[in-house]
Amino acid sequence: MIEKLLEIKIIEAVRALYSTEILPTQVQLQKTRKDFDGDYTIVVFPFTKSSRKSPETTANDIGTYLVEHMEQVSAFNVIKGFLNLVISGSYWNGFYARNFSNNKFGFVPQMDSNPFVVEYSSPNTNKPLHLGHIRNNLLGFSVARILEANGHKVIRVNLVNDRGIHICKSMLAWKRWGDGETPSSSGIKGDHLVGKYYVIFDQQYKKEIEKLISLGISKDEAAKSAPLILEAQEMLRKWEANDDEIISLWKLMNGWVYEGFEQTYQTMGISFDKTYYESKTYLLGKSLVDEGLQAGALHRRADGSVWIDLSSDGLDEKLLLRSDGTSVYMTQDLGTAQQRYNEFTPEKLVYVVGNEQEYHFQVLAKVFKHMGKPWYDSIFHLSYGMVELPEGKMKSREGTVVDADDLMEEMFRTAEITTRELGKVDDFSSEEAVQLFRIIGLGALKYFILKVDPKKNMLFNPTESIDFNGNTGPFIQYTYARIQSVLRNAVQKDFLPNEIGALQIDNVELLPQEKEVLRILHQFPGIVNEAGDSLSPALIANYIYELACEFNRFYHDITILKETDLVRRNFRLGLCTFTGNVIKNAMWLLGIDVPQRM
RNA sequence: GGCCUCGUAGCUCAGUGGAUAGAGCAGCAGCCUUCUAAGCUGCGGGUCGAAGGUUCGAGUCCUUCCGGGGUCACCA
Repeated sequence: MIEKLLEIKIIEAVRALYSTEILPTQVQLQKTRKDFDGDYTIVVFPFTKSSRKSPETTANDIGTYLVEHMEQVSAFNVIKGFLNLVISGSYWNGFYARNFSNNKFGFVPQMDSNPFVVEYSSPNTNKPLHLGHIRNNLLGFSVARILEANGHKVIRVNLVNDRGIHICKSMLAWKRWGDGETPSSSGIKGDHLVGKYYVIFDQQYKKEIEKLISLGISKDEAAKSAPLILEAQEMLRKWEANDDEIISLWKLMNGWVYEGFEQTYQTMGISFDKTYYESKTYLLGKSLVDEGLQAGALHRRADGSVWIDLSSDGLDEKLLLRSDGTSVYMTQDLGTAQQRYNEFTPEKLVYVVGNEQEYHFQVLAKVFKHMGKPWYDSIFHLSYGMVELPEGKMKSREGTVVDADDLMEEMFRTAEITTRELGKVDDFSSEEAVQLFRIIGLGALKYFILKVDPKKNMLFNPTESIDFNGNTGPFIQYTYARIQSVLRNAVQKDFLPNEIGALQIDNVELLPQEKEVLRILHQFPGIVNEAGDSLSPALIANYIYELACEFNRFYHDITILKETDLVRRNFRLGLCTFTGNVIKNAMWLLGIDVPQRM
């Protein structure tokens, strides 16, 4: 890595010139901005204390030293306190020759270490997936790939919330008003069908509440005493008591939902290595609670409920077991975390969960800390922002939820219309065309969501959010397709790939457009690394956009196939291969496919 | 109310304490006889929410204030 080498040499220069030791963190190395000459820029202000000279003189001293002591640095210039270094042509040539055809460029081989367990999706089985889940799924899946590209082993896990009062609500409504309706009898996708009855429950429940209020009962009281909610609670008790009839209804309806989910995941192009079900894990936390009680980390109140006092960590007291002995959400998560730890001894337990649960995960880690589990700090909450609609937060009861299946279908339709309008698929078979619409539609959606910093809330306007021009997935896919087209034409003209591979670019002065593309390609490994450290697909997305922009400029300004100088022509073809590889791999990190033609 | 978080162009978003704050969309004006025009080039558009402070240097760090969001359940 040239950056690392520069850092070492700069420290060495300061030592030699001013007899001062500086730390690597004091070396501020950055890419030279476009409007100046050079490849890397060093900010010399921090060194002026050592040199006791003006920034300009200091920069000149160090620049001279580097040119003399590093073959890779061929020249420098100084503007104000900035030392711009020019990296030699032979370095760039070498970099190009070594990597242009390496289709693993930027990816670290898998290391032999403990895995990262990444949990994402975590749906409830009472309603279909929506826009919020889409962000969650895309983030989790992409982060998993980014970690793998950094050499980590990754286990992708899903934790399905398949039990609880909300599930019983759907079951009850179906039992009462469903008239035996099934996915096959109605043609409704299983998760949507169950979701339909969840909504029906809510409507009927509201009616009952209103009726009770009109009889003079208070709102709170009405909500608690409506017959439907009482019946749902009774159903939950029966479920916990393993009542045959309830269990088989539960199995039937959940089965429909899983089929529906599977279809959605498949369309979205995401998958898991392992799926956990809360119905199987919800009791796991209880033995941990016993353990904690015995160790004195937890305490039991007079009513039988169990609590942990986290005031020493600046948090509150937190309930871990209800007075009736049943477990709460936190208890379950304690259990599943311990289970995963036992199963995988992970390097990190990553939870892709919305930022509304930040407090929950702080507590989760602290509880383990208090219970003397040294691995508590391997719990990492990848907290992402909410997806908001123009009218505000999505509310399922108000019908403002953007459904995942609907949205993807809409994307495919839009992709088809746009693509047909542009006449892009006139010579495609209908299968090829459908395939392309899906690639483009999903590419647009995924890129739109992943390019935003995960931490931040984002706004999604269904009618105008997704464009196919500018900083979008299709723009990048288009750039890739153009590259493939050039390469196909090259083969057709007998500009053979092995000929491309054999030639290098020694003694050829690069054009600015060529150099700029090469420079951006050079950054890719560093970007992958940074994205891995910060678990941020957005860094990858922004990088690809920059690369695609620069390549399009090159493509527009400079001829490739008509270049008569063989060395130049082959170098440009190699640059196409190189850029194509990086775009494809970077898009793969986002879980986005690229088409050969579009 | 306590704690957390966000506030950058009309809109959506970038911007490891460094140079003149950038993209896309929207608007306007150009570029297809040429490797795919889902592209390229140019123009206009900013009190980086406000005020202080730290620093050679602040959109970025600290304090206060204003505004939005989240959270503080024997819900998940």
